Amino acid sequence: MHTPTWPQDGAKSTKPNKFTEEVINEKSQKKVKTPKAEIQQVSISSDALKEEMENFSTKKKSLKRKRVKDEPKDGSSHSVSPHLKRKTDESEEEAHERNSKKRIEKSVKKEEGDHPLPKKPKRTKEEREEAKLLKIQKKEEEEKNRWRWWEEEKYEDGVKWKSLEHNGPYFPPEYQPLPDDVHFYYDGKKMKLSAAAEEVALFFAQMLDHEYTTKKVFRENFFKDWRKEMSPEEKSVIKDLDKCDFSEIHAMHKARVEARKNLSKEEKQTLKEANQKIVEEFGYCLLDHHKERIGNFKIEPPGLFRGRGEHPKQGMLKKRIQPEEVIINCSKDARIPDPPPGHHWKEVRHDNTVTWLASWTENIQGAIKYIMLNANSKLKGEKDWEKYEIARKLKSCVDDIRDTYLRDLKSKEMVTRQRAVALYFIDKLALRAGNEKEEGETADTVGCCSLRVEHITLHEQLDGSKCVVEFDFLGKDSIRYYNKVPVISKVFKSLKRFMDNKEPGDELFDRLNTSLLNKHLSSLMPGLTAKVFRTYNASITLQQQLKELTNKSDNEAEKLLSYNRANRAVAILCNHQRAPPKTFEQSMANLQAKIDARKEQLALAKSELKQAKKEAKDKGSSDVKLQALVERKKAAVKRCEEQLLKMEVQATDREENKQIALGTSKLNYLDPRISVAWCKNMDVPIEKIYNKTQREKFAWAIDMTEADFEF
DNA sequence: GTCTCGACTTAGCACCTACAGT
DNA sequence: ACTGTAGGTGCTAAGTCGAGAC
Repeated sequence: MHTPTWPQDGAKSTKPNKFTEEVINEKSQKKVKTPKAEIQQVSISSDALKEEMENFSTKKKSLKRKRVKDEPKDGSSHSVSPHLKRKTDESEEEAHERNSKKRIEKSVKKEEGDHPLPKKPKRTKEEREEAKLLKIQKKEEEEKNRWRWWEEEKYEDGVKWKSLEHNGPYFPPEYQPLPDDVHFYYDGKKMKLSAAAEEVALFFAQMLDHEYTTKKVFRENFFKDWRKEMSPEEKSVIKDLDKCDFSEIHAMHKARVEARKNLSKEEKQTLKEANQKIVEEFGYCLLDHHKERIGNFKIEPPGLFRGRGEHPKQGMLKKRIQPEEVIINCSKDARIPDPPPGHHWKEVRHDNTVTWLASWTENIQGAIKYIMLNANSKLKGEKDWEKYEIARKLKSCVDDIRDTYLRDLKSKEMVTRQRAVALYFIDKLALRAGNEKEEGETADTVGCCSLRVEHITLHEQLDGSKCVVEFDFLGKDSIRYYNKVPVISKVFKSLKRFMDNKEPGDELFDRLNTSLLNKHLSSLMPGLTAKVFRTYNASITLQQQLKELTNKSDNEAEKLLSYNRANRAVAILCNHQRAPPKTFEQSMANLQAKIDARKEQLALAKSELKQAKKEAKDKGSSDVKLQALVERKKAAVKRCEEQLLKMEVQATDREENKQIALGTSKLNYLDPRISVAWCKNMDVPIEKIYNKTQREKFAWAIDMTEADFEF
């Protein structure tokens, strides 16, 4: 039988999982620094909590029993054939539903056009009701079909699944040669390219609008790889990229893009349906008899590699992957997916200690690429849950760990001191671990352990603070990290020591690497690594900020604003940046123009008010008409002021968010249970915080979290 | 210990679409 | 009804980290 594995219900569990124990411990040994609200919660914890947990697990059990009744665990509620096609009925239904809804909407629209007014309200109302009902039905259906894996017992260590069946990856379509009227020119002369060379030429031509086709490294890499695809004759002719004229190919590509945009509704619909079919066939697998969505079921198409930042390999040809290079992973008794006709797989294996369904080796970095499940799957969800539980565990011992590394700052051993300073950074600034990277293989980016002397500047005094460290380096994805941080003097002095007699290009922590650091961390707490600090600090920050910023009495908009602000605080901590949207300046200017216009309007309204007041005064307060006018003008001024304020807030909000990406932290660092509990406490519907995809990903948290959850 | 590889998470960008504001 | 924009989605690069070979 399954044992429900909720943290909250640990005392009841006959076989508490590894998460459960920790939570119990944590609840009983709250730290001194605990904020008020937390203490309150702890104080009720003993009896009341127990009772609550009892209720809770009974509730859950009855729920489960019911579900077991309508949906046998072995999946026999689905049709019988083991072939994956059987799983389509559900999505067909969905699609059908969606389609019929669309049709409904369409017909409504049409009628609106044909008979502008009379028929509209009645019909839409009916239709709307129907659509609404359908939606609710669908939701219920989905809820019923959801695999509540979080209520099941975990597998023994290392085992990821017992059965796995799928249709293999989807391969991108073969290359279609250029039409005869589209030409490539070399040195002004028309030249017909071989299919292989032409395909690669098209990759380049497609990118011509991009800035990076002008970069030297990109062009050189591209040209070198392109030449490898050429026939001997082509090679002997084409020797200089600057003499290549791709303009016709480029124009054709642009025309194609344009044509695709201008397709009729029907044609677009047809395309959509064709895509849907592919998704239905390749987008799902059967994992332990449950239908699960695959995250990336398509083999990556060939193209020109574009790394992030100043990548030394940018422009290289990313080759087309053949089935002969692909390894399939599925269970022994499963139907082995068919390779495309005339092809075979590199290997078929049955390894249930890994989560991937297919893999291949990519030719740029020699890295392995995987086909894996969607974020809403059991495999991903369970891991995610575990991640947050480890972070919560860190919460219970973070004070000790901080004491430890502060003490280590005084150590005689250089390694220990370096480790302590690195940990201080990782904890305080949420820096990444910073593995070493092979020089010349990737863009020059660093994390904590790989920081170099040139990346920090020490200031004894800066902006009124003492011991300020100025960071300036490129992190993951070549995103710049720039920060000025006051640090404790011991750290400051240590840094000075570390930098003694070093060149700018030398490693700051020359005795330290991530492996050493993580070994140390895992000795302090099982499962602890550098990245757990990021998760922990992100989640705890969200929780604190939410507590600080939101009041129950706020209205929904205010609550949501506070939530976003809390989210933003985390994003800033984790340095989650984005390129300002391309239209940002323009749209900001538009907004500013509106604000200016409104300001003028306000000034006008004010002067009119003044005028009205004056007139009213002159004529004496007895004039009712003038009094009314004054009131009206007053109202106008007020309205204007409000609108202006609203726009100004919007402007600041947008400006603040200009370079900050909220999504990454929401998706990867914030324990969803914090958000779910907050929603419950604040009476905010979860839909306001998480969209559909996010709700699916965090289904486990939404289902199991009560209002009293504490990270 | 050091290096390499494999498996997995985290990340930003480009596109597209739905929706809010006029 | 129109349009600009924010937000959703797909894509795949770029990290982290543990294990095992040497």
